[in-house]
Amino acid sequence: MARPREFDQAWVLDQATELFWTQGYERTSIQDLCDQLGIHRGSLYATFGDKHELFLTCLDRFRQSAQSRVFSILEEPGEPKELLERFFEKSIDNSMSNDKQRRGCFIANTAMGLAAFDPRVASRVEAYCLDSENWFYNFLLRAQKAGKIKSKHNLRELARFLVSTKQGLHVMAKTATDRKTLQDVYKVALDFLV
Amino acid sequence: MARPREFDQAWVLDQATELFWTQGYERTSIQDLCDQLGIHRGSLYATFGDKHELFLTCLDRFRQSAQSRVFSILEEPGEPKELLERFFEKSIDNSMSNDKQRRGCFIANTAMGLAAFDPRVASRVEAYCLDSENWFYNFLLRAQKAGKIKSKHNLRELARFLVSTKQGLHVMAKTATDRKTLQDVYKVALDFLV
DNA sequence: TAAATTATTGACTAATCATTCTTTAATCGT
DNA sequence: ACGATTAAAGAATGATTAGTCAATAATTTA
Repeated sequence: MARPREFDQAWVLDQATELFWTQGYERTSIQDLCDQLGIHRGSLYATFGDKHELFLTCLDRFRQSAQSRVFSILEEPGEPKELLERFFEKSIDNSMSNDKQRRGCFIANTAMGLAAFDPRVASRVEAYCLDSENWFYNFLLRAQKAGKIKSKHNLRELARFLVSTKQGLHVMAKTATDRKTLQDVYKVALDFLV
Repeated sequence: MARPREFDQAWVLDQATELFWTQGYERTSIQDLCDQLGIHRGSLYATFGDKHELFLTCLDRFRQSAQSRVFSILEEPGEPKELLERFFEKSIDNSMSNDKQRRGCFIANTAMGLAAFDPRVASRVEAYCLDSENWFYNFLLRAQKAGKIKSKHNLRELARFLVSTKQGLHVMAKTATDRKTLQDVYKVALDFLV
């Protein structure tokens, strides 16, 4: 044993995620990270490897924690339709959060950016999307057992449709000026579905 | 009059758009552009201003030409449902075009990237999205007159829903490995709608 | 207390970036 | 053919980038 680390690793990773989320990978410099994280370049490299490795670590952490924070709404008790409404409202909140500028969705941003050029990032994003699909699938399974599904499509197709609806909202959240435009989208989707 | 320009300005802009589309704004260096365009840095700056101005010019050109090339499908004769299917298939083709790597949609990529940090880009993307909404709206109007709309939502809401579906597909096209995943999405959406 | 171990720090490197500027070349009207 | 005009080309600039490294500081164990 020797000198202990002076910063909280978890907190630092959260801050880094925050930066990568709002600014994107390429726009975030090592200097930006050091400023926001309050640690020295050397410490950053010693602890997390290079910028790319740090980003992957952030992605993995995000997948474990932040994702379930939104999707767990679908496991609460209540009418399926109402749960989905609350889910999308929360998703829009996340995307448009007002103190920071519209940051969208960390995963969707990454999918449209780095993932196209980096297979290691791409496979993580793909896994993340499959997670989403499965969250929706299990939700639909419960809803179907309760007899609340209008559509006659199989649940796998419906789950993918919901994934796409969520991603579509994240794109629109980047430029749409009013929230109602986004609400229109999910309301149409839900009326069809449940 | 004096020495004439040695390159075709329209062709050069197409090439630049191609690069910005596949690589994104930040990943495309002036050197990349010079190589692909076959012109010198000096000529590029003299003709198009700086990198940012060149990008705006590409965006504007794209809005005029490429957009209508896809959306004009919706104006052809035929059953609304079949037209929308062809529209989305073409849209997926564009997004997954195989010779280049998956480049997605130029506008959606830009919306998720530069637009968040650049108001001039953002307003262009927003205008482009409104164009899309209106293409869909006019299409839905014709379909409704032909009595082909199942949904009781108003057409503006349905148009926004279709915009979101298209954007969602572009996000998924970046990581989804098989085309069927994407087809599932639009088939569900269309069965609901028309 | 001393040695070993590890974190922190500041200075440094080499590459790449967008952009400018001066020189050279080509083509037009006269 | 000549002068005016404008394009093309090469070289260079200054800023910023990711990443390295040797020196220093702090802590634990023995």
